[in-house]
Amino acid sequence: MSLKYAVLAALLEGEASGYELSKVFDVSFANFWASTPQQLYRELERLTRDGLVEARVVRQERRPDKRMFTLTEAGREDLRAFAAEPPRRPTAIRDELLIKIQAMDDADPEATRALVEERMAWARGKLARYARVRERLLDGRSEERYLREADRIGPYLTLLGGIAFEEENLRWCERVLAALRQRTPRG
Amino acid sequence: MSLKYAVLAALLEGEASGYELSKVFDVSFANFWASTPQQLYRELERLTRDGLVEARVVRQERRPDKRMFTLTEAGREDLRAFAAEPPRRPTAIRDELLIKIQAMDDADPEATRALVEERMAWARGKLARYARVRERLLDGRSEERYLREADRIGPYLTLLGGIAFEEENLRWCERVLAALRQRTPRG
DNA sequence: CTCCCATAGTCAACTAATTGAATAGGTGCG
DNA sequence: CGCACCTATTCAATTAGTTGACTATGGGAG
Repeated sequence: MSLKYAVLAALLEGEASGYELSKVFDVSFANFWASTPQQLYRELERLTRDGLVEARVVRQERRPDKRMFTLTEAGREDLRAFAAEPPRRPTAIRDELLIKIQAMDDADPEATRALVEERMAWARGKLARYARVRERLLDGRSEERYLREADRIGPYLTLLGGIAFEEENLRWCERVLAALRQRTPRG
Repeated sequence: MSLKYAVLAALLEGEASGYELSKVFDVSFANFWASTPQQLYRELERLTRDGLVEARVVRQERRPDKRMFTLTEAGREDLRAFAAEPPRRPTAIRDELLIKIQAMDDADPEATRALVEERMAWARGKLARYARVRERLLDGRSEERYLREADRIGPYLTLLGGIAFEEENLRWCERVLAALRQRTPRG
């Protein structure tokens, strides 16, 4: 699967530990490739075995040891080849809330409303985190300047995708709430 | 997993064969729960065994026999309970193109451009199919009237979500193309 | 007349993902 | 002082998902 390439792409930003990668996959990468720490550690194992990344153990004073991973030239090459060919599989989404919305009836509109509100809170939290990541990337520069001058614009573009996605999500939630209100004007 | 509930939700629309379900999961459901025909057939097997759906064999003249599946009362009840509780797992997205964008460098902007164009064509195709599904659902009524009067509005709301998602996708692609153009003005 | 596509599935082998717990020191809060 | 949370992983068991081929029949294109 392409978790492999997602990990390699994350390591383009520089050396990282499994733990750090799991943070990245929880924030910016979450938006296009979901995965758990366990998956990452397994994948890193495999990538090391295949010579696409290199690990070095860093001994720490007040914390557990960690392994820091770096891309090898072979890993960089493999990723480059991947990035140039068309996707093999179409975008897959798994969103439980949408199943619930699909299945809802007029029996319990309050429950549905609560679920949608929860999603909105979650989306707002994500947008706040994305905003921080964006500030860090831009580092004072304007977007226009960044896109012209930055070394690599990929991370910024995927971040914009994440932001747009969550904003759209929020707008959709508003519409759902409006539709629910129309049905049960006195809830 | 909730493929189970996705299938039950699909059967709320009425009796269907595995084959028909696989069509539904290729168009409207694709937008929030991806799955292949093989998965569906296995899931239907399981649901039948657990008494949540019922199957009847329909013999056909000029086609292979098929099994038509219906929700049982137990299945309906199970789905109802599912629809009222909060999602267990966060939304998961798997989008290879975004990995490629994340990883892209300035070495081959033409390749990236081609991938984005491909995605746009795909999104436009999806929007066209969604528009047809929408027409069929509305069946001449205005959206407002539909949302007030229709028996179940869930399928319409998830469809709106799919449409909004693809439109946003298209806008994002435009932005990516613009950024690429800025970097290589004479491509 | 042949080949491909649509219908309507099934089977087997494999790979990937999820769940839940375990390890182990440090830090912060009341 | 105890509990929860952060760092930083690892393990085992189970479940889910993917890939590719196989069975059948009919219809339409060339």
